[in-house]
Amino acid sequence: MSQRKAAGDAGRSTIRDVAERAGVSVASVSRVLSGNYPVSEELRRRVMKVVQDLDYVTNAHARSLAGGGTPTVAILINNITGAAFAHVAKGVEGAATLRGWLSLVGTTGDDPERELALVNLMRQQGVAAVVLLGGAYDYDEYQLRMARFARSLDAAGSHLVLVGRPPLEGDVPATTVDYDNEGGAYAMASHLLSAGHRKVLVLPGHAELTTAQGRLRGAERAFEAYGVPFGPGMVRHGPYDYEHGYEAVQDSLRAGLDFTAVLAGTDVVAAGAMQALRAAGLRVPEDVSIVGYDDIPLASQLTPQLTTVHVPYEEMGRVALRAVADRREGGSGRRKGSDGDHLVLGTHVVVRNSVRPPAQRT
Amino acid sequence: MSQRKAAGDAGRSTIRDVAERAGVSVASVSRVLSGNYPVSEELRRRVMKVVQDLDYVTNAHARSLAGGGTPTVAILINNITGAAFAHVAKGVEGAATLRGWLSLVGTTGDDPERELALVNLMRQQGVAAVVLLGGAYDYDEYQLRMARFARSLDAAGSHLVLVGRPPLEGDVPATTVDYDNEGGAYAMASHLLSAGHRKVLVLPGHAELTTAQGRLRGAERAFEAYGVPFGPGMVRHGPYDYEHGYEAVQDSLRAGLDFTAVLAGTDVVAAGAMQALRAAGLRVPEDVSIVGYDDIPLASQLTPQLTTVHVPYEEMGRVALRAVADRREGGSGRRKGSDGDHLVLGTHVVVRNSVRPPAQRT
DNA sequence: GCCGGTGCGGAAACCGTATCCCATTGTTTC
DNA sequence: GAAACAATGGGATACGGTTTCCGCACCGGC
Repeated sequence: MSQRKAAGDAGRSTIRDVAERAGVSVASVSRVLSGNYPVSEELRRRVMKVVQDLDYVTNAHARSLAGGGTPTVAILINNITGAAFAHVAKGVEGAATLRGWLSLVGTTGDDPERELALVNLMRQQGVAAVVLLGGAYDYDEYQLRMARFARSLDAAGSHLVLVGRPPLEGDVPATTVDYDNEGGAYAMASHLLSAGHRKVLVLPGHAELTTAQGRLRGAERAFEAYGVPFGPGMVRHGPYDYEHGYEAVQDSLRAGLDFTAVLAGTDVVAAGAMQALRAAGLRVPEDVSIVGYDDIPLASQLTPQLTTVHVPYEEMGRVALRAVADRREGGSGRRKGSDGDHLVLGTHVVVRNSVRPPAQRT
Repeated sequence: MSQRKAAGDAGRSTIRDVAERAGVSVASVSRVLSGNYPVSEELRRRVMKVVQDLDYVTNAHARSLAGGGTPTVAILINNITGAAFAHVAKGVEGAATLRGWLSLVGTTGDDPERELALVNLMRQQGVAAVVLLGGAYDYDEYQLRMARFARSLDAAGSHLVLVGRPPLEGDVPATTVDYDNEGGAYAMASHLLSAGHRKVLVLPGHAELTTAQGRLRGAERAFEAYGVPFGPGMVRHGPYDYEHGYEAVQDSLRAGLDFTAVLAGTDVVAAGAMQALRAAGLRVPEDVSIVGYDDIPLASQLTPQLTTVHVPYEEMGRVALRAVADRREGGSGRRKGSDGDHLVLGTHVVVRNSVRPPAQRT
């Protein structure tokens, strides 16, 4: 009734099968494969031969149970089809692969419930780090929620990394990789102002989204610096999508709002805005200038090519992974708190063809 | 010298810790958590209390070693930033999540070496299936390579799924989810022809890419059906990117090629072509019509909005996962070969604003 | 009051690998 | 030629769960 391993069994072969067939011990096979122990040439050949014959690969679960195993990073993303997120993911994935790490991707669809479920799932998987991507909603509950995640992961020997979000308050075990969001918006708005624009329609994004808040703040500061007040109704909030850009401009035109430029919260919103202007018979940039934010490939594929703010998304991904890897190498040194756990990358304006000085009005 | 589990240990807590603290046996805790065995209310409360206190989660590695564990699908993709691929990935991921499955993402960067490494890595992880995304290069070696992957995965209890590629020849244990690539190209080309275009610049993609081959074949069939021959030099091969579209059109114009429409291999190529035409002072669609392929969001964000072929990428992803899940449920029934393992989804032309009848020439 | 049945908790045997420790063999040295 | 030593292979154990098999206690029925 010998149950275990009937010949021709469909299941994958184990290290024991290899050992048996090669006439050596299990330990020897393990050593040949991991290569961190001296083995005779003869043994190596014998084992490798069988490994090839059986097309054997080690069981990753067993391996990580036994202590070894390849480190894994989990990337949690709102929507995998967002270009900006995809670039961060690419950065993380690339840097992970370079180190032989594995990367998992999960999408939350903006649902806190799923976010929680995913964080727990990743905790089960014993991932080295969980990378949370994208702007966050600035509700009161948010800080508490993230702090809980951070501590929970930390206790499990993992680590939370926030990318593209403001850092957590207090002494929370998390790393933040951020970009100079407000500074970029300031520069972008200044670019419009210095071109002579005074009446600018601003579409920063959702009012509760931290990203939108920063971009709006940057614009406000620039306007202040130029001594130009925001006209009434010149700011319209809404989601970061094409439709919002389209509708916001369409509505503004219908309402008779007077503006010579559009400061969009993202490139996609800018694309929608551009389309709406065209539909209304206005030319870009001759009649109305438009600028975006993010510098995703779309920006340079539109006609006219979009002047926008470059955000080093892919590099942020790489930096995030490096931070995790360093902390893992460095051991438990310098855990003095959340200082040094906040990295900020620069942004800059990319000038293309979507801005002109405003047309002379009579 | 009691090594194991010094109080306040940083590592994650085990099921044993929970059992000890709740004053019950390890087995009882397991039963409460997996819930597949009757437990008294009292026991459940006691255990759950401790689980919450300790913020305990089961170790996924240990669990899957012991037989349980959540199934995992691996998605292998050339470039995560490609919009089409991202949508397939979204479909797979969504359907996986719906079933409580986990999904891994790996990028190959078009490198066969990395592809092999990743397939093996996934085999180690014991994934339920490996989903390979995107068109394949039609080299001789390719069929052998994939067949080897398929058998290798099959032997390990896993399964290979090819999405957006032609099916493998012979009796190979793999599933293919495909779309009517050639049919879509035929319809698209017919659309141009019926609008009166006779001189069409065709940019199908890389000559060796199966996707490009199918699209070119579809176009050829349509031209034949209309009795229109391809003019000399009207087909230009190249990568599926913006730059290729731009340069192909630029070169063609410089070479004095005469054409009234561009049949681009993808929407991104179409965007590049459009830009090049504009740069040359030509209007779209008044002077030259353009059509794309894929129907990614970009298509409707360009000005004019692009007439293109809709490919149900996200649904393909869902279908791929369902196929894997079904096969897993169904057990080892009906393994009669590779029939029924090839699913083809339909495509259709989406008419927007980038096509007009050709201008009257003198 | 005794017995059989039922319900639930506990001990132990795995799952597949890495590694510690020890045994064996061959080699060098006095 | 014997002893000390280096090199290398093997056996046992641990990793953290799940699950099977048992046994105990409690219940009702006669």
